[in-house]
Amino acid sequence: MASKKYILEMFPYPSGNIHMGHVRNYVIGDICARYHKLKGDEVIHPMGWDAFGLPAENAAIQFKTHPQDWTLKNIKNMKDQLQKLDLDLDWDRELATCNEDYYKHQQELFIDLYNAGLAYKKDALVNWDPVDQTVLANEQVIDGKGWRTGAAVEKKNLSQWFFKITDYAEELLNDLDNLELWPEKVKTMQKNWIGKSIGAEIKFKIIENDVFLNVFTTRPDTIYGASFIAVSINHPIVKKTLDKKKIENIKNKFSKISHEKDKMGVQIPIHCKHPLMDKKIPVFIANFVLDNYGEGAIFGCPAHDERDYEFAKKYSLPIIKVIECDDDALPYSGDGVLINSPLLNGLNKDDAIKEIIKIFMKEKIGNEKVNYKIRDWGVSRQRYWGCPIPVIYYENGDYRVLDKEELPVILPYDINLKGKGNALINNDEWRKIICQKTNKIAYRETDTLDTFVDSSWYYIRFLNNKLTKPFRKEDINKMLPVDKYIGGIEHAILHLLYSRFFMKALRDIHNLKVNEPFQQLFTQGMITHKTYKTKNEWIMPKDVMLKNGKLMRVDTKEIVTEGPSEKMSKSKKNVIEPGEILENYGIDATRIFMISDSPPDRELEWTDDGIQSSKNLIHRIERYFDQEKNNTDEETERRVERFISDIEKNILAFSLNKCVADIYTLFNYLEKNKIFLYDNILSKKILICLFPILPKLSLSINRKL
RNA sequence: GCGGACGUGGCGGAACUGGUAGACGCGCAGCGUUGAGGUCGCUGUGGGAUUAAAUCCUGUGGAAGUUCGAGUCUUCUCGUCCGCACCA
Repeated sequence: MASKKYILEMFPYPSGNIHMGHVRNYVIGDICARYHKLKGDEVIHPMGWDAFGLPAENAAIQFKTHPQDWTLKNIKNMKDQLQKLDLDLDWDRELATCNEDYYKHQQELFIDLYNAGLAYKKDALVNWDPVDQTVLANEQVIDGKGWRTGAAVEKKNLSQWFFKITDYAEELLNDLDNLELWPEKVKTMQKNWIGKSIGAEIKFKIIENDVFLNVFTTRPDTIYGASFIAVSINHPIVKKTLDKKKIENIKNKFSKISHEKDKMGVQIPIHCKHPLMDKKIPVFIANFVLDNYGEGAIFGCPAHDERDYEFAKKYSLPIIKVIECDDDALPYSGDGVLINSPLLNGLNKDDAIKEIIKIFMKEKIGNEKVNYKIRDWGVSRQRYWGCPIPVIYYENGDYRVLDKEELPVILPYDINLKGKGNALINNDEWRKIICQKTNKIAYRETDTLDTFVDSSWYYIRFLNNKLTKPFRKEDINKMLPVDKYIGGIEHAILHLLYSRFFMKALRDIHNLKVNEPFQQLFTQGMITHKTYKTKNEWIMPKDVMLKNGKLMRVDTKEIVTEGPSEKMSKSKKNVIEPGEILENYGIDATRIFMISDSPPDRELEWTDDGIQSSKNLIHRIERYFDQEKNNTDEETERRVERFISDIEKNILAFSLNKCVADIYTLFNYLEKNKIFLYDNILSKKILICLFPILPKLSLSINRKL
């Protein structure tokens, strides 16, 4: 039964050269695609280039070239390299995100999102990468550091464009359950990132000025144990209460804390009224309250929360037990019977939560609330080499999102990249325009879109890369979702979450029938290699030789120590160049080694023995088909039939290492029993099975027979 | 701390719904071909007992359980890797 199969590997960033990770990725996908083509399926197997992004700008400055020239040259080079891998790709679908013919459609999608209320501009405290001189999305900040530069991220208040991914938080979370062919690990990571929690929002009245302070909690049942309120240093109430200098002082104090988890707080001169009791509660600025979660404010219940407990101990605040437990069990955050809580006494935790929310609603002091960790996706980047955002600003500060008829906004080629920051700001020739609608002077938006926007819909553009609009509805409904998407796990949150959001947003805007972009996700493992080091530096494996049982450096004869197998990386120099391997071992051996040894989703250790034995297998198969034909028997037929079904089963299950074992098993049997098939019909069957894995070998033998 | 994955020879890894554990490969050992090496061919290779064969014992991190039967199922426990982490 023929059907459509959309096989996709994550498209590469054109950094200059293909590396072994690409080779593994694309060989896995290629085997899949070739298999389905053999089965008569309508296969889409495209390739393109994730071509915008900062490395091009940095390289342009370093090598005195232009980001576009550098990128296009790299694309050409890498395309040559890819074509040497015998990949069956639909090159007529090729696209590069830096081409006008791609990004102009993206500008249209931006307008769609804007019109649907899913793109908006706001002042926000954003993550600023001081090295790359640009804003980063929350997803791009890892351990407080920029994902590319590793530089400590600063907080900056800037006016920025956002995509309203939070509108889809619930659906993005729920639909994970339907993605049965995604790795559990990736789904869990997305689940955690979305971070849904159910609780209550409570309004605390500030006694001094009759304003209300909103607080989010998952434990409203412990409200009678509240003995302080704590807010983040960036909470609006702080600005209203303290002057700038004092705020700066506190910020400084907080930043000087030695242990990250130590608690520190400063009481401010306001108090809240307890919503259910006649009680004054002090308000603190506390270092452990996050400004980007919930309301940026909490009520502290020291008896039943570890952090609140620690804080209360340090500042001698009352610890009021409201859930029955031993005193030495404090802080106790488990379930139990409510005490010291007039309206809740005797209830357990869950019932108390339900009851107290009812009371809050009745008294109009709070309500049930679902809170998500995920924030809206900040897409503005203060960089030149990206998709221009189709927006103009008037001299009075107003802005207008352009109409589709006014597109494209073309990124200017002439640019001076020498200064710091975004070069577009200084390019008045491009920036300053006369607004077609108002005839007023206007300035173009100089921020460009995050490159993750580019990669959020490229799988859609592949369906028809020549269309004068971004896509055709029928194509999407017919060809999406992608059946098998293969790539590295490093995109578990970023790219894969953004793409899911994009698909859903476009579905709602254009009334599409597709909910998810990628039906099956397969995350391939890294390639590792032993590391080698002389006294002072890492050296490449090819510069190491073994002499008298000792490892030494080929040119200087220095003693070399061998380290454990680690992910191939330029810094540790434990890389193997695909070009050299292809030259020395050939495409067939390279392909088969990529899938030998380890299952494709696990690490693959590169070894010289491994690639050599792959080469030996290729020679062995060639030699086998040189032998003169003799008689076969039924057992041989059975063996070949089993081989066929095993290969099919294992390709479909991505158990490609088992395919290699199947090949060995078959040839072991044939050679051991001296059964030579030559041009027997069974040979054809075997060669067809070998074709997806070893296309070149299979074809060349077939020609000979 | 929370969550996920996993634990099988010297190594990478097989074992479909419980049914001969270790397929297949690497490595290693012996022999042969070649004779500089690599390639190539044959044999052996979980551990232990036995001169050897036959044979026996033991064996999937550990402990207990279900079962005629457990690498596989259940409970507990130990360990490794990964992700998130002051998330109220």
